[in-house]
Amino acid sequence: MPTIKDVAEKAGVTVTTVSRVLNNRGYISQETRDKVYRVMDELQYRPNEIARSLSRKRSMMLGLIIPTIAHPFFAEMANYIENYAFALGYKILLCNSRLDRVKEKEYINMLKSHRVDGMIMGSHTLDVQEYVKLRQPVITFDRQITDIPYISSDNYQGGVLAAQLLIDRGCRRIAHISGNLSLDVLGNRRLEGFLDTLRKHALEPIVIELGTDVFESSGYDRMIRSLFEKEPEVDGLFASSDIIALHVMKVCSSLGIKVPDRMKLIGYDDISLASLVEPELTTIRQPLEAMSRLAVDLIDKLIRGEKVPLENIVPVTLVERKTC
Amino acid sequence: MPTIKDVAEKAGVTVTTVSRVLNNRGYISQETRDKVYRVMDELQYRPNEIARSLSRKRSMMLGLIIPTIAHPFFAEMANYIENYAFALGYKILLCNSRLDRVKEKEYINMLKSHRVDGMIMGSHTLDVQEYVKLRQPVITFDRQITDIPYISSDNYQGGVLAAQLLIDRGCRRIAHISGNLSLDVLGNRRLEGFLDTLRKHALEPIVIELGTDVFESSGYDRMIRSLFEKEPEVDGLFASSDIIALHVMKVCSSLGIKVPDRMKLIGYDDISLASLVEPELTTIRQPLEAMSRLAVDLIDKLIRGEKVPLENIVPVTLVERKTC
DNA sequence: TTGAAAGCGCTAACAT
DNA sequence: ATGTTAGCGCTTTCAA
Repeated sequence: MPTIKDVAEKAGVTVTTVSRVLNNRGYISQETRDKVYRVMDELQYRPNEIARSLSRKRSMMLGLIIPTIAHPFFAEMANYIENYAFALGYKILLCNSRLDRVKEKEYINMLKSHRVDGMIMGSHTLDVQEYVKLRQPVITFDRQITDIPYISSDNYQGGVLAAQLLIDRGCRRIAHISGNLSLDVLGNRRLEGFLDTLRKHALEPIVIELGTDVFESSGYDRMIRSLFEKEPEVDGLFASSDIIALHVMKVCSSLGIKVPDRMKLIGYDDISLASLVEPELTTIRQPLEAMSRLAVDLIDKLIRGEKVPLENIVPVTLVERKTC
Repeated sequence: MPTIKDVAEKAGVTVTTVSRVLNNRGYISQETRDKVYRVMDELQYRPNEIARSLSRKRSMMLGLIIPTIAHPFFAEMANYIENYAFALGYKILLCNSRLDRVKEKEYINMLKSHRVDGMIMGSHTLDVQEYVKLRQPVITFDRQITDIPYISSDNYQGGVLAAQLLIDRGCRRIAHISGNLSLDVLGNRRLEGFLDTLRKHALEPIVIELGTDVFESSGYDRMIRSLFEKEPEVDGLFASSDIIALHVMKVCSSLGIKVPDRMKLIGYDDISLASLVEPELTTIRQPLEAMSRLAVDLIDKLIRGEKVPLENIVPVTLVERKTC
């Protein structure tokens, strides 16, 4: 591959000049500029971004750490993030932590070694301290860590909305199924909002928590099934993600429990699947696109040394479809 | 961040020595090795991978270009690819082309500028020639381009299996819905296998092709609906992806067409959703994990200058579930 | 067993 | 308006 030097020689100028036209900096006569451009595409020259990064101390890369891109929620999020990042000139380094502490740590180190300009964290299995000592532009999703800016949907309100709808629909025996509560600290607030609201109506829900192993979905179905076996009266259920809700639908169907006739169901997220399945899923919508754009915006500002709010909570909305 | 120089000074050696212990190359006394290691973690030193890449002329990065990570098929694929790549020490640069020629081209250029060691292409909107002139390690999915190694499921056989099952189930009025045939060149062979098999039984299917705009799924539903309105007799359908099959299920449900009672349905891919929806989807399974591993293996070999087969066709299997 | 020095491809003062 | 030169942080020959 040709280097800046090759271009310079062939154009009869120095590398400085070539660098100048490359970066549009300083004064260059139209004449040399044209010549340099001409040579550049004669040679099919592409500036070596690695060398640029080294000398500029800026890689234009962002690390994205998530549990797994195979999960539709993160896949959609990554899609939006990649899009906005690209628009700002950033590239995305994809990291699937699998919610494994070791891998997450390794990834963080790897990203540091690669001198990414910033990191967007959607996976948090480590101790808070580990993130704090990063001392570089970082933002998180759904996790509050001292002075690291975070983005989160209004989880509490999401819980409230779900509870209200279930109550409005006349449910009396209500359940909540959550992911791993110890990992999803802010996500817990969904449960709080849900509980507070139900209790105002003197209702106490059954709460079950799915294991850590998000990747072992057969375990999901077993736990859900046993919920319905132990508590056949359940007539309303709030799942902490749409994917969990889909599992519930499947178990219900195999148990002959009609949704929404015999049981009302509400999910969380509003991934695109929610409106693709039958019956279409009623859910609490996180504005994923806006959140993703915000993530990129925040990290970009952080990188440029601007101040950003610590707390970035975006509103959720109830999307009423067919399961509740 | 400390540099190799800082480590060298603090350890009382030269950068050469530090570099040696870093790379485990050449002779170093156990004593200095220990000292260097000690200093390294006192200083929390992390070698700058950008500098390394520049001098080694090897970035340990792979570019992954796909239409969109938001599509479950590509999301699952990316997940596997990232996993295997990580195991071999490669990092993944994520690129969503959106099947946009301009963006795809830009991405290719960007990846070249970043001197990725290799690229895995799951999106192909450009002319064959563009890929050929890349002259660097590249492999593709489902597209045959002169001497670029490609990976593909046995599409023809997939079509055969689907046709056979539909025939076995007694379907007489059969349809096929495909994605964009002009873009998915090898994927077309699904249709060929399907057609050949049906014709042996004197059956001629209705074939409809969904538009280019994979991202406008409301268009999907409209086209599918009009198929059923025009051809109410259809009693068997082969969709060229599970996602399309899900759209079909949705339309059927809204039209009161019971699947599989009144219409048999077969998908393609076997993404994890296929067994999560109700009724569970009968589908032709691509061994996605194996294909992804193969992709990383091939690209790694190419990078290391080894020869690899041009044609890498992996077998598909029929997964009989509830829709056929 | 260790060091000196050149080089990877580019940027950015500082000159001219 | 253009050139000289010294880095950026690392690897790697060549010497010692």
